[in-house]
This record gives sequence, structure tokens and C-alpha cells, in this order.
Amino acid sequence: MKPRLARGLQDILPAQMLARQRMIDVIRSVYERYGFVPLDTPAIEFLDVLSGTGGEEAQASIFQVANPDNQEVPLGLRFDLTVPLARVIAQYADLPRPFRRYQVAPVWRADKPGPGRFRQFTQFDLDSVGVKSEVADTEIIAAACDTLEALDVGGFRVRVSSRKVLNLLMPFADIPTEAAADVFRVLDKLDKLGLDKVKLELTTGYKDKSGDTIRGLGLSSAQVQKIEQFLDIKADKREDVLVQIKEAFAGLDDADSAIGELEKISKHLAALGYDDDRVALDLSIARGLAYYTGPVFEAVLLDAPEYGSVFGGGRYDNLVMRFLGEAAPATGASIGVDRLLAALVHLKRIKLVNSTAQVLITRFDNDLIDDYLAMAFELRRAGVRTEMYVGTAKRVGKQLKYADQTDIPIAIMMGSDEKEKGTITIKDLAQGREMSKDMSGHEQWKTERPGQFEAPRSELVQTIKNLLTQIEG
RNA sequence: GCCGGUGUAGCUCAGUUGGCAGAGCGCCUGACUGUGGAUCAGGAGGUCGAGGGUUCAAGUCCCUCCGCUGGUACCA
Repeated sequence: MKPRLARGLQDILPAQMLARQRMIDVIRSVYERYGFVPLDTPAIEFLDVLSGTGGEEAQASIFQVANPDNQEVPLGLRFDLTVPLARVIAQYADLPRPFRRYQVAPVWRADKPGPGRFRQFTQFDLDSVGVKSEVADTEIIAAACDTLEALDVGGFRVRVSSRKVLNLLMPFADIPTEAAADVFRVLDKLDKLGLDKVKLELTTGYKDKSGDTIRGLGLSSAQVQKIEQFLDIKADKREDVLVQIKEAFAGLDDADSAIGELEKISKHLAALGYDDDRVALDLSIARGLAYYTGPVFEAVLLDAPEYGSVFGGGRYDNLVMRFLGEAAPATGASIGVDRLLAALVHLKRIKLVNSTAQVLITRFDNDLIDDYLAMAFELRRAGVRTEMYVGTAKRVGKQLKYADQTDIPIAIMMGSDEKEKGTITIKDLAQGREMSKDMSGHEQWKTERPGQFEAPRSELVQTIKNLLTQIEG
């Protein structure tokens, strides 16, 4: 049997897993600071529970699971965390409302995999169910900002739009409402394709590089002109954008309430200190749009825009109705954990390391094994993450190399010399590596022993703790 | 899903009109029997993605499948 994985699946090896866990811990702590509570649901749901919203095409990208009890009732793997949340809301009538929950879990989509796009990936979701007010949307957007800041991602921008405001485009450009989904799907490509191609796709269509025919929507030039006018609505300041929107859509039905929503969110955010440089109003984001009903937003990293949206969400007031019959207003956001991690590694804002241990105790002399064990457990009991070398390499050189390869910063050595003196030899591997750059030959290396010093055995814990604070700054 | 590119050592890749399977880095061993770096000397490591076909002969040409990749469609 050849070891292999099915298409679009990946293993997450320790170095990446460690970075990812740290990321998840940070996100969780931000969400709990907002008072959100955790939820978990099974990976497997009834297929009809999953596929209700999207119709038949939606089913195409659901992984189906054979039902061992009844083949007539098929099962599937969840493709997001929002639909299971809607089911939970509808199923547990006595859950407190508002229900504000976070959930981090893998989801599956049987789409074509691409770079940074897998068939199993982990989402970290945050949702408020049962709140109609814009305050809930504001909190979600603020939490997105706080999360990105806590993750130290560098520059980012949250772009906020609104499904309701976008809907105004239809009467504004005199386009039938049935065409809305198609128009938005095309407009969503603006970033990727540029205005010229988008215009072609709105009207006559064109042939792309690979020779594929892109079907046009057949809009008139007057309609496209109106769309262009709409796309011209942009400004650095949220207030200026709001003024432009109001001007453009004055007099249209529902314009006041749609715009009012955005205005309130913008004002709340301003009061909290989330300024124009972090949160912008930008009508060019459409976010798939399928189940969104109100404000929508997404966040991009300014230094890695090619990674696309790393954080996105919006209001979806009708999703729960499917199960419940009554409306349950909801708003939320989702982080693509693996995509964000990939972007941060790319930006060198996360360093991948291969070990959890801070200290490696080398096995210098097998007769002293009990001394080594004693040191290891002394450090562990003091809270220092410690590994005693348990591999087969007898030579200390190899053991040090192992520490190097696994990114363990400190090595401890104790042979009979030290034992007699009551001391230990401590090596700061990173410092030694740094100092060795200026060394001429092996003799100097041997005599100077860079990054290495002796300390009394009795002061083991304190010495290591001091060195760790020094290293980890 | 559709159109194209690509697959050779752990990694990055070279490989001529079809004619003995290669390099750099990494890894292992030693110089250095109490020390990760550097230097030097050796060494291991490949069913050339898989299967089939053409040929005296296939990494090289042809077909099918799989993976990766660029574009496109989809993305609840």
C-alpha cells in the first residue's frame, strides 16, 4: 500500500500545527474577551439539513457520507459552520438569546483545490444570533479588527459594504432584480480582472487566454454607465462615502433605511476608535452574497493582498428561518485559519519552529542517566518545557545537532567533570550560532565554545529561567 | 466541471537527434574518541508520478489515469 492522501487533503505537521494552535489561542482569547461562548457540532449532518439553502448546485460540493443505518437518508460533511449553527438555534429552543458563540472546526468542500485552497480546511467563526441591532454588526467588525491586531498581522483594512445598499443598484441602473445575483457575481471580479473585462462580461462577453468563452450578461451601455457611476463611489473617509451614496440613491425606495444601517455602524465604530484607516466603506465587495441580507465585510492584509480576504462576514437574517419558521436575525464572521496562517508565514510574521521544548538535556554519559532525569523533572515541575534526549545518538555532537534541527534554544550538558565540580554546562544555541559567524577555524571554535557557560547545579532552575527571559525577551 | 502547463534523489532543478541516471543543497561517516557552526575527505540515497503502447533500445515519442500548477466556472 502506497502512503497517500486523496485530492485536496493535507497533513499538518508539527511546525505548522504549533503556529496554528498559537493563532487559534489568540483568536479564542479575543472572542472570549467579548463574552462569546464556544460551541461544537458534528462534522456529519443529514444531507438535507446541509443542502437546503443552496439548491442542487450547492450539493455538488458537499462530501457525501454513506449512512450505515439507512441508505435512503444520506449524510454529508458540513461545508461551513453557519448552517450547523442555524440548526442548533432552531433545535434548542431554550438556548439564551442573544446567542453569541464562537466555533473553530474543520469544514469540507468538494471543490477543485487550488493554491492555499483545500478540500478540508479550518474555519474560526463568530456569530451573534437574535440581535437585529447594528450594535451586533459593529461588535463583529470590532472583534475582527481586535483579532487581526492581536495576531500582529501588520497593516490590514476591513472593507464594509451592505447587501441592501448594493440592491439599490438594480433600480438605480434600471436592471431587473432577477439579474442581481449575476451582476454582483461579475462585479465581485473587479479586483481580479479590472474594469475593462468586467464591462465586457456585463455586456457582450469575451474569450479568455485559454480560449474559453466568457458569456456576457447582455446589459445595455446605459445600464453599464450607471454601474460605472456606482463603482465610482469611493473615498478614504467613511463619511464622504456615505454622502456620495446618499446623493446617488436619493429618492429610491428603501434607500434611507439601507444607508442608515451603514451610517450607524460607521458612527459606532468611530466612537470606539476604529478609524477610517482600519475600517473603510467600500461598495466593491460583494462576498458571494447568497445568504447575506444586510451589512457585509471582509478584511485584507495590506502587505499580502494576493491572499485575498482573510476574514469575512455579514448579516444573514433569513438563514435560521429555514428550520424555525420564525425569523432569527443573525450576523457573524469567519476566519480562514489556514489561509491567514499561510499569509503570515509568507510575510515572515510567524516563525515556524519544530519543538515545544525550551531546553534539551543531553545524555552525555549513560551512567549519569538518573542525574539527567532529575534535572529534567526539576525543570518540568518549575514549568520549563524540557526534553531529555531519548534518541539513540551516543555522541553529544549529534544530540546538539538534534537540538539545532528542532529549534530547541538551550542545551544542558553534564559529564563527569561537571558532576565532580557540582556544575552544569549550559549552551545558548542561537547565541553560539551567531558568534560562530566571525570565527576563523575549528581551533577557535573549540577553545572559545561560543554561547556556552557553566553554572552551579544547585541553581539549575533559576539559571535556566533567567536565560529564557533573556532569550525570549 | 472545462482549457493549458508540469511531474527526475529529502529539497531546488539539469538531462543533447531516443543510446550506461546527474548537479547543488540537505542527510550519513570520519578528520575532531567531552560539543551544534566553518573547512576538508569519503558515503548512502532513484521502479525517472502510475499503468499501457511504439522501438533493438524510452526519463525522452504516443495513449489512459493520478498529483501539482496557470486560467475559467462554482463558492451556500
